Amino acid sequence: MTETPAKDSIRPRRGRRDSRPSGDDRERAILATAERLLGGRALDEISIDDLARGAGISRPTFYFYFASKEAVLLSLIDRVVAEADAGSEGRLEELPADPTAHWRSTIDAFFATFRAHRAVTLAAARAHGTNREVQELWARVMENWIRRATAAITAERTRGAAPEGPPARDLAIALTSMNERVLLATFAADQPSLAEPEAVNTLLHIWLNAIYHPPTPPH
Amino acid sequence: MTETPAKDSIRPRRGRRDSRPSGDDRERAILATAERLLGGRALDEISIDDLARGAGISRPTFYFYFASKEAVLLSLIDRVVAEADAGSEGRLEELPADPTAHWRSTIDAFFATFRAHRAVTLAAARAHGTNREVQELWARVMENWIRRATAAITAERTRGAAPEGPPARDLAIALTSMNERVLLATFAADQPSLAEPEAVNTLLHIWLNAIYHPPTPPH
DNA sequence: GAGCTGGTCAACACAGTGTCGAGACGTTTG
DNA sequence: CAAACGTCTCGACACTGTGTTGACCAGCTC
Repeated sequence: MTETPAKDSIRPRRGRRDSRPSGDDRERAILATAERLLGGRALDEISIDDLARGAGISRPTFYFYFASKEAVLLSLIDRVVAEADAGSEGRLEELPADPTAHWRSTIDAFFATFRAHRAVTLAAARAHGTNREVQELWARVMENWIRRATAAITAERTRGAAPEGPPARDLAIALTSMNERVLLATFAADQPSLAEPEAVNTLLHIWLNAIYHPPTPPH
Repeated sequence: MTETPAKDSIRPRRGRRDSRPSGDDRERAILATAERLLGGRALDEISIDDLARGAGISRPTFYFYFASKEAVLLSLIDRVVAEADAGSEGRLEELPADPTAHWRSTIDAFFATFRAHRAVTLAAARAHGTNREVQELWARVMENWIRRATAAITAERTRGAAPEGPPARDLAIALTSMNERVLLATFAADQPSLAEPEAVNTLLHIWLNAIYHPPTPPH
């Protein structure tokens, strides 16, 4: 086991085993089937046979394209992340003329990114506890948001618009974690959760107060 | 299937099938084994055979005591919740003389509750996505914290110490969600996470500012 | 037309779950 | 005290899902 082909392994592609040509359709069919089925049930309630049949192939053939169900989910997440990154290219980012608008658009973007692929997002969240690779990929995505928020907070502080307070990164981590959890609960329509419009407003209130008010205690 | 015995079903005990006497030790042995093993790996990496052997019984005998692995986890969570409720009986709660101290102690209590059974907490979080019963139980626990926070915020507002702003419950949900996510990341030592001392301080800052500052936007 | 490469699948080995039926052991009760 | 009953135990089975092996076909290349 654990053979090391070492040949043609320029890039460790998540999906197909090695070469390039067609049969690509099959791969896409598997991904499409997975995303479709994830709309209805969790990944562990979907068998590899379901995925294979959905793509019109047999179970062993599935393994020609993906090493496991989890690898399929990883591919799906990759695509979402890539789409999101592409979409956020054109973000303003450098316009703190109206800070409130800036932060609102950041939070909106966070929701928009994951709303476009709600099923994949929820599946990723579920797999987060189980699967190390999903964990790492998700961590990279969050790290991205955290870094942007940290930079923005720091910028506001050096500009004099925001007071000093807890380390910018600590603040960014806590606030982004909040966004993540609230978003997940909202998408899953969990018991104690906020519907989307209120969610964004409430989160925005918390972000603004956390960033723009000094840590002065109440009377 | 789904027979309804209706006899002796006064209380739907989570654990043993029906009667009362000893053999209790076995049940406790299973629970102890489960908590021990959860310290090292996730629930789906633990087989029923592991649980049974750990408790010194055979696999079929396990089913005499619990309907599934998940039922064991549920029992474990029940115990943590019961302990936590018992422990929070003596909480001050009615002393807003020093609001900062009040909120700090609330956040500390949140961490302390789950730190005592870190492994069970993490297992519960992992199972949250998969298992409906865990979901409901966890929701009840969170609802509890949310209700207390909502009441406290409302009290501070009517007392005039806190300004109006987003609905108290919305605020409580978002802030409690933040605590939950940050706590889980901290316990799991996830990638972007806060170590405990900073975590509590940062969370406290966010709570205080969210509650005691009006939603006035920055300049 | 021999040989390579991409693609396919029947059949197998295996791990884990849940159930059934046969008991052992202790306690009422006739 | 023996028969009947409830608790408790487990060997053996059926089933579901995963991952692998080995044979095979089609097309392309020299």
